[in-house]
Amino acid sequence: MPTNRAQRRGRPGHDRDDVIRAGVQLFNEQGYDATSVSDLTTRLGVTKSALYHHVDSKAQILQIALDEALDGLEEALQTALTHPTPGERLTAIVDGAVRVLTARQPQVTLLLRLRGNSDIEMAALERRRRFDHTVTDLVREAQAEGLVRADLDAGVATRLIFGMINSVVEWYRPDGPVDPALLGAEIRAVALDGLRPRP
Amino acid sequence: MPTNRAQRRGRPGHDRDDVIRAGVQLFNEQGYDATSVSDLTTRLGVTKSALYHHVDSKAQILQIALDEALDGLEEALQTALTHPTPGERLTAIVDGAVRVLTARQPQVTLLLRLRGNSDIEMAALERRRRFDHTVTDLVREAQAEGLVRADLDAGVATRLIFGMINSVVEWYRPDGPVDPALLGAEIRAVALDGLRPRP
DNA sequence: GTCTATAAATGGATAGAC
DNA sequence: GTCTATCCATTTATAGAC
Repeated sequence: MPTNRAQRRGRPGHDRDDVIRAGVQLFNEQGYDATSVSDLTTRLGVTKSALYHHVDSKAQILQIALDEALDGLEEALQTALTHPTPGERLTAIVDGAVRVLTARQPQVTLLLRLRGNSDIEMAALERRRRFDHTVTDLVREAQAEGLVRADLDAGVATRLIFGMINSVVEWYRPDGPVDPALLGAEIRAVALDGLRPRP
Repeated sequence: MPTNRAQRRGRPGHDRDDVIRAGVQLFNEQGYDATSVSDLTTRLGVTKSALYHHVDSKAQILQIALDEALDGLEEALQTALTHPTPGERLTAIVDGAVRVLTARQPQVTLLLRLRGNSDIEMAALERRRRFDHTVTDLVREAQAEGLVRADLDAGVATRLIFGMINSVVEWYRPDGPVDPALLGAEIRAVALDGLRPRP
């Protein structure tokens, strides 16, 4: 098959996935707005015309990446919701979010940095708000069961725990020393029991 | 005195502080790179020439704001270091960081979103790295005393707790319902003891 | 799948008058 | 302190050839 990746080497011969991947990586290094199409063509070693043969626009690259991030998070949330008890649902969404965030780190990073500067960004932020809202419901439910401190506002508690979770995109590297599965367990432990050793 | 703010009303009559304040606010709404000088002049209701009478460049506005953020954080760190015990030093820097972050929210927000796209950004990131490094030392010290779980890498623990703290800039509003002093205590409690109710 | 060439708009910044 | 007018580099994107 000539579609084989190894056989394509010699002169570029990029496909759409190459462009998306390189674009997302560059957006994360420099920021979406600070990255020009020229920056991207330079990194890929092609001209603008070649790039526009694969994608419709710079914004489309962002759109595709954001969809991958949101699809992953929403899927993790749906799975978490199938668990029978509030405690299981809460731990499932914490684990699930960390898993998606490490598995699709570049795409989720873009999502978390959005400012709503275009229709695409605003639509993605709206999907994210719905996700956050449902997670807040899970936290509130866990509070009612006495699994989470009830003296904290559910919204604040959710923001704090997801602040911790989401910050992982800023330093986690797939090829680094931190095991993503272990990290999920550690975050769950710190979120529920804190940094202080249990007596 | 004609320098009085109320008496300046009528036609714009801005000063440098007005420009900085509006610039930082706009940078936070849209992102630094996505904000054009024209966006800023539109918000202020003046022309570009008027704006450039007050500041040398768009980058200078960023520079001034970043210095305010970093000065505040470094000051809080120095104060924390004067405390006699590791436990006090750790709680002091957590409280201090939350205090600076709520008091200078716009400036710190800019700092936390930097990508290192210019010399100014890289210099600020270097100062921030030094801050993070010293805080990690405080966490390591607290681990040695048994005040913080020793099974966690000090760097990971620091990143998780500051992930929680720093995420506050994304939703805290000075005129909102959350009291900044209370928030500091709550974050300290959640960071040390977790979300689960203590037995 | 990639190229050269170019369009059309917007970017940051300045000159010089009032 | 603000204006009009302008410079020039860079931006996203396209036309049409190979």
